[in-house]
Amino acid sequence: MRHTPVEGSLAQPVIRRLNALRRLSDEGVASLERTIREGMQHVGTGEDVIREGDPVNSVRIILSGWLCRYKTLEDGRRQIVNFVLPGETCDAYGYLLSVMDHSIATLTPVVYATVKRAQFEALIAQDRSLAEAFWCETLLKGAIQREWAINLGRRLALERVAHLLCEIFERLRPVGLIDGTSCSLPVTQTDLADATGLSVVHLNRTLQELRSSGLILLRERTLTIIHLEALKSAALFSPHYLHLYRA
Amino acid sequence: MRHTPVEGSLAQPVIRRLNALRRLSDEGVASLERTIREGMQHVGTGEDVIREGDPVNSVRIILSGWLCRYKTLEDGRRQIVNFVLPGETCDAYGYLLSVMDHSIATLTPVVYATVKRAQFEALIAQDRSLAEAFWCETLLKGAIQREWAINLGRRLALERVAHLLCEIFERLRPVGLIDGTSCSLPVTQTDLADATGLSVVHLNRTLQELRSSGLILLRERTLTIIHLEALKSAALFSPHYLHLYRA
DNA sequence: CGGCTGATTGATCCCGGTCAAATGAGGTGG
DNA sequence: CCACCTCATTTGACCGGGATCAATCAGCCG
Repeated sequence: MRHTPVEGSLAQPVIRRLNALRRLSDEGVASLERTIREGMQHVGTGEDVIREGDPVNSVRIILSGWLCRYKTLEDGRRQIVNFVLPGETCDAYGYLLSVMDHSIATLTPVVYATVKRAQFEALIAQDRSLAEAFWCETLLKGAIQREWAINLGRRLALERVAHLLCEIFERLRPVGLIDGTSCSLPVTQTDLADATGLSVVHLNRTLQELRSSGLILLRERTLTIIHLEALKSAALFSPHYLHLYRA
Repeated sequence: MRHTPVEGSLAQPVIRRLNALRRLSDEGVASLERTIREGMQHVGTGEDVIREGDPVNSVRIILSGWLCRYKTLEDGRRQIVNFVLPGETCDAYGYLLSVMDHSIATLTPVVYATVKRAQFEALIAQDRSLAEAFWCETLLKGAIQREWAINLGRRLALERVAHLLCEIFERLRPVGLIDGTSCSLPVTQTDLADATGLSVVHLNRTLQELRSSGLILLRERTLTIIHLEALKSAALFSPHYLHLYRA
């Protein structure tokens, strides 16, 4: 018995995600689980967990629930620059830059572990596989961010939305959060619009187009991808940037 | 006498940029200069220095010249996802992800230093300030990438172009590459269009608008910002994301 | 001088934005 | 159980920012 089942299952997404990037040592996994168990927190929907300009003194490891990173312009225009999914971190190593340059808000109730900077540094100092896995996760975020640039800059509305759905699906896969051809998509259409740089109205029409062409189902916050290959092809999606296959 | 003047001046942008992120130790600076001196390379304009899918086995440190990171869609649409300016690296630590998820091309003749992975790891193992400075540089790139997302997703053409110009100006400042109110802008309008997600035609008209409203001059690859504050305000530019001031 | 690349202009079109209103789906309190 | 409120989704009508297509112009080089 390493720990109680409940806590073990909560740490699973993190371990699976990091393991997909770097093979973790058993000791690394154990101390990670221990650290997570000590810093568990809950937040409700629609809360900022951290805001642009805030100092960064800790790392958050998301155990369940969705968040988004966003920036707003003075006049209220908002862009979601990325989602934060279960098993991902809010800025491992982010303290190196001292200050947040964007905000992070919950889109659902969220369970996460807070790890103070000193604690985190001790954790990674003691296990190289953990340190590298967290770095890989940080680099992966950068790769995803670049893909978002081409999504926002060069894809048409239908391609954009399709691409976002493909990406989410493939990001949820390694953490075991897809169920056959379905996954949870616990966000409003306003959120999807802000993530794709579209207006809500047009996003809604685009979703309807995807539905009526038989590519997806989307009801009650559940996304079903009826024909994944067709959706990927409509999105001009190619998964290499997700670096899913460990070298 | 630490080294010859010529080589010393070439390494200056790198040292200035890293120093702006983390105070470098004297030994760190010395070994960085030594490493750079050993790996100098030259490339002409319009060459890919590395392509999507290529394995990553080394780090490139740009000493002079401009490059761009870009991705293309199957049908030829291209998005420049970022520029690489003098003093920046092509993916310090990039080898952790093994494979490039985008391509990097020169926009001008470029002088850079190649540092093999083992060499780079030795360099940072031996000096913590260097290791952290390179990590900060990597995180900073992520911050810039996020700002590009809001630029592409939520700003109008005029704001977008103005914002890009502000950003370039402020990124060149800490490496000493601005001269009063001017800096070099050695790229074609096609490049600027691909960076802002606009068509060349519309980019051209947008530049004319910026010129005719007296905000900028742009002739012979030299950008002069006539009224920086007005340009920033037209761009809704706020510089925090560049993390210019060391904590 | 011809050929090439990049900048500029003009005319037209359409993708996606904006505005406004209707519909639906919880949630709450009387 | 229903009236009411709020928030999300959907629909319709119209508009406009920026794309597209097609020339023309300006340097530059061999």
